[in-house]
Amino acid sequence: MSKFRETATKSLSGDGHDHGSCVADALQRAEAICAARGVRLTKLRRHVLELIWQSGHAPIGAYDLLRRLDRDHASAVPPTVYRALDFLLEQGLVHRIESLNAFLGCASPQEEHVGQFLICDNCGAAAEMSDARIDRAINKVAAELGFTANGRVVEVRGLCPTCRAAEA
Amino acid sequence: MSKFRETATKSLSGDGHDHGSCVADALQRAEAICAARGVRLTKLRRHVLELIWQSGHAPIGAYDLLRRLDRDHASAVPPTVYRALDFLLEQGLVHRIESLNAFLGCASPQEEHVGQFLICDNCGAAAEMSDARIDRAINKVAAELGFTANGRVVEVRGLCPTCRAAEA
DNA sequence: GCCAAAATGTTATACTATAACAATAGATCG
DNA sequence: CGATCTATTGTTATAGTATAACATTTTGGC
Repeated sequence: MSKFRETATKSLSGDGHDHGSCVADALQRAEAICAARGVRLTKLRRHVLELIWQSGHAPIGAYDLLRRLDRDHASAVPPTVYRALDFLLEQGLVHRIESLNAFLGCASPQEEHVGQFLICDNCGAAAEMSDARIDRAINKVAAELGFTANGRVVEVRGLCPTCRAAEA
Repeated sequence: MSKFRETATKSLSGDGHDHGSCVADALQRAEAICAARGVRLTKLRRHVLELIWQSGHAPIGAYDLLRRLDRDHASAVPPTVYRALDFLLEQGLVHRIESLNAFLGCASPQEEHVGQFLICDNCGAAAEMSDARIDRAINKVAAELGFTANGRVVEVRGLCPTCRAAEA
């Protein structure tokens, strides 16, 4: 398996990894984290998180989530999904991809972090990184300019190894 | 003047730089670039670019632009402003700030580049950088993962030196 | 002047997100 | 247990961002 996939996008079509257990693992981790923090991963929130993971490592939009949620949650409307997303974002269980207006399950929700993302323009999969060199470079430049950095958005668009190979 | 301002946001309120000439310079550069490329900086496009620069180095949204455009362009509707923005983006005369859904005049439109931005959450000003260390760090990591990077979004949120000082 | 291409006008609609208030379900404490 | 307080969810309405599709006008080259 390529390093790209291993790092973050185990779910590309044809990839053959067991995405079912991948989703199940993510949900189980979320349960444990919420229990430890004394916050409530309600049925609704859990369902939204599940749908995000079922998207297969590709960021998914709020209204796509809404359409899928509708199937067994008749009363779902935009605030329904946005409130669940707010909770999941607060708890660090999902990330928001700014350049796509879409959401992605967090690969390592245990540790506080801001994600850095590689997003394949062909297959839509996103790989989450947390590379110290990038953060260091950004912090250094900001500091040189006297800027106090709080949050950062790092989203790299391009082609994942699989799609690159397929194009050649 | 702080390095932050010198680099990119000469327009913060109270900053005292002559923003009028700053706008005029930007428009003149744009004229020259478009002439050299044989593309047309029409009255409408020029007007939108002017409004962007008049925003004072703070990214401005398409609908804010629309409201200002209305004043002397009665028929302005969303496609009016979005088409002008498409042109300006294509020509590299403005940047889109993904995390704000807003647009910012490009500080150095002569050279092809993807911007990196420091955005002050307090005053709204944005500083454009083009730091090779950040690009190198990103390219290195992407390459290690076999990912072919095309575009990148780097947007750092925080406090500019002036606002930081004012808070203390 | 005529033509083709580029730009703008116009109408409609899709997509993304939040405000505000009502109803319900869960936790807590007596 | 039951009252009560708070968190969560329901519900309606609306704000904000962006594009599709087709008509008309303007521009530049011949």
